[in-house]
Amino acid sequence: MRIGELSARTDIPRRMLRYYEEQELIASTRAANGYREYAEETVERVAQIRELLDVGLPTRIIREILPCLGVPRVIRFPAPTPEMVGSLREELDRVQTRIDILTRHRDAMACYLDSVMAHDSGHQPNICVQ
Amino acid sequence: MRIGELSARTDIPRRMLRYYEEQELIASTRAANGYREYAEETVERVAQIRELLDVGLPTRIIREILPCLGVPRVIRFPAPTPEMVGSLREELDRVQTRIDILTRHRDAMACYLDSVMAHDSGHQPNICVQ
DNA sequence: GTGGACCTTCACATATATGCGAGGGTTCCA
DNA sequence: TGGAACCCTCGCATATATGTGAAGGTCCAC
Repeated sequence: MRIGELSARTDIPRRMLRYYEEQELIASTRAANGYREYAEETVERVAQIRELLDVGLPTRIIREILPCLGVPRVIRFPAPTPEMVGSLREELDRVQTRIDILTRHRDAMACYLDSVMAHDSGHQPNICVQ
Repeated sequence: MRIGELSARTDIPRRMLRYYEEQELIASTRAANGYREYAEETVERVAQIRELLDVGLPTRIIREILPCLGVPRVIRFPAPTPEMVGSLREELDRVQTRIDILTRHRDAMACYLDSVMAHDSGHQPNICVQ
């Protein structure tokens, strides 16, 4: 499919699709007239990229972890080198750290809300220790 | 304490501390000579801000959720209005969504690594479906 | 009283993810 | 054959979180 269709199906501006390609997050072939041609899977891949960007990961990291988040959603074996495995493991660690920190702060927010509710209903406020 | 000490203790450049203040993430009083004066708790507060920034939250959101992540790490009741509670609940939802997405991708990465390991040791590769 | 270490504000520079539009080629249909 | 709807590249503009430095005030120790 061409860029217009991909844009319509993913709801991502053409400008951004070209940017993702420049960042090597997606690939395209070129038709004789120079138009980009995308494979069907690209739709799902773009959705994954959006999720990861929305969650705060920079393209640099997305580029690194995308190859193992295969599309369709079944993993492949592109003969990973030990370096790839190592750096993937590091990214996994960083993602885990992100999750831990977000979880900690989420718990604090939830506890705060609980306390506010308890307070409203006349109970003693909880003391939340993170 | 003054900005130099705060910078040394938090390992955040002075430039950034002034920026956080401009973004209303931290506060300071001014000495007679115009120098910023920080309270002791600011050290911990800056650490929280760093965590949240590192995790990908923008200052806009941090400003919103910081008040309920009290320093010291025990919550306070600054008489929250219903609007504050509502928008905090929304932020909590967004943080939860972030956690969910990151968790899903973490699992995919971990599964991929598992499969690579199994492959190395001569087993059949796992099929990971997200 | 002078130098160095600290502080102030201000302004400009960078990277990243975006938006916007110009200038121009291609395809297709009426 | 002409216009609409595509596509291309290129460049400039924005916001956010940063880095860097200039021009200048303050304070203290020698």
